[in-house]
Amino acid sequence: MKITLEDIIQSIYLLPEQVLEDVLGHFQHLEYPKNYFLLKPGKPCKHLWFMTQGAVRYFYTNDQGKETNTWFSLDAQIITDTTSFVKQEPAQESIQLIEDSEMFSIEYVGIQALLQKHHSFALWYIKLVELHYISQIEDRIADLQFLDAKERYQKLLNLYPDITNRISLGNLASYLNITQETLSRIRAGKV
Amino acid sequence: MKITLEDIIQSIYLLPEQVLEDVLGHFQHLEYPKNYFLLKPGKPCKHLWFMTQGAVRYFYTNDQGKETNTWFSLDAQIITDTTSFVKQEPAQESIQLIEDSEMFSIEYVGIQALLQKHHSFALWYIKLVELHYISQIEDRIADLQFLDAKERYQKLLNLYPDITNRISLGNLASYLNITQETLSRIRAGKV
DNA sequence: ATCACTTTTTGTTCTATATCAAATACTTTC
DNA sequence: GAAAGTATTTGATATAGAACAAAAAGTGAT
Repeated sequence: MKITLEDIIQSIYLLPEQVLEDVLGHFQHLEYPKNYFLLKPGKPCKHLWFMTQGAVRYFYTNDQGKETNTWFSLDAQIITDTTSFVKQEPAQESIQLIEDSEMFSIEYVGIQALLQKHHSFALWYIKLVELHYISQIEDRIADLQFLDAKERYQKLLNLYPDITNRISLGNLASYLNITQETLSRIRAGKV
Repeated sequence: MKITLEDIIQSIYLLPEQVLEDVLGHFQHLEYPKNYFLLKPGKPCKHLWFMTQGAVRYFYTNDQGKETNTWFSLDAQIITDTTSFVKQEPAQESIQLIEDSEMFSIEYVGIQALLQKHHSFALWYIKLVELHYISQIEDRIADLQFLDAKERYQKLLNLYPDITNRISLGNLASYLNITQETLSRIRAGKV
């Protein structure tokens, strides 16, 4: 049985019934196809997406047009460009679907209104930020700083055992910050 | 003129006079000497520190006892081990002063009480988290992923021009994720 | 001023991973 | 099911930075 928006919201921090209703009213239900861009560089990220099913990649494009993935989210995940979203500054990265995906979106202005209106929503948002942004992000730094390419790959496999069926070698390599040739050799056990 | 605690607090998000007073009452004024440990691994990080003057380093110690710096904060900065603080789980890293420092601390339980009590404090805390944790952290990831050792060093120099007088070569190298020999060569322009 | 200690620099060799090039395998599409 | 396109693997060479070792420069303490 697929996870519902209400489940996701209440699992973060329990909201009073009438606040929950107000919150749910700010969400929009969306289905997007593979390769759709949720965000392109240069525009502020106006949304927070709650994905219920699907897969996305986050990536930067450098001056030579080379893309580097910085993150993947699979299935039930919260998606946004945090830096751009919280400051409402132009994004530097892109967010693109790599599978047909189903999600619920809420706008920045909606969040701001709810924060001012409901004390409990502010507490909910704090939990969201603490649990979903921060922990994830600090882990990522430790990985980049302490693990070599092979260890980063193995850790990713532990986290998402089926990731190799869902994300191409090139996209994975880019996330691991290695070339796809090197990842191919790691997989073949030649490293 | 040195920055006051009240200045720091009000610069994050303006609080009503009477809430501000309640908040200020939860802070403790502290002075610690160089080399003092604010946090050691294994204990939950119970405090958030507002440093007004001084310098600290964050570091991990691996199984062989080798230390790797993950962050520096100089002068007016907010200090905590975010992951350990928000989850109140045992810390994995250490936080140590590298200069005599002056700070104000507030406890986790104090923050929780204030969050429940004052809607405006919850909004203040959201701004704190958004501006001070997230942006900083995401920048750090991009640096590790996209810049080489020399570029990371130059970026750090831009951010803290006097850092070489305040932080030793070994500590800097460890933060830049290179050996001190390599940093020495970078400085000498041999790389 | 001298001895001990710490920090920084220099030299040499080694290794993980990049880069460039080509071959193979896998997917679509007509 | 053959041709075209895309993804993956394999091979050869180059390079940034690590590791180890030792010299040189700083910094105290007595």
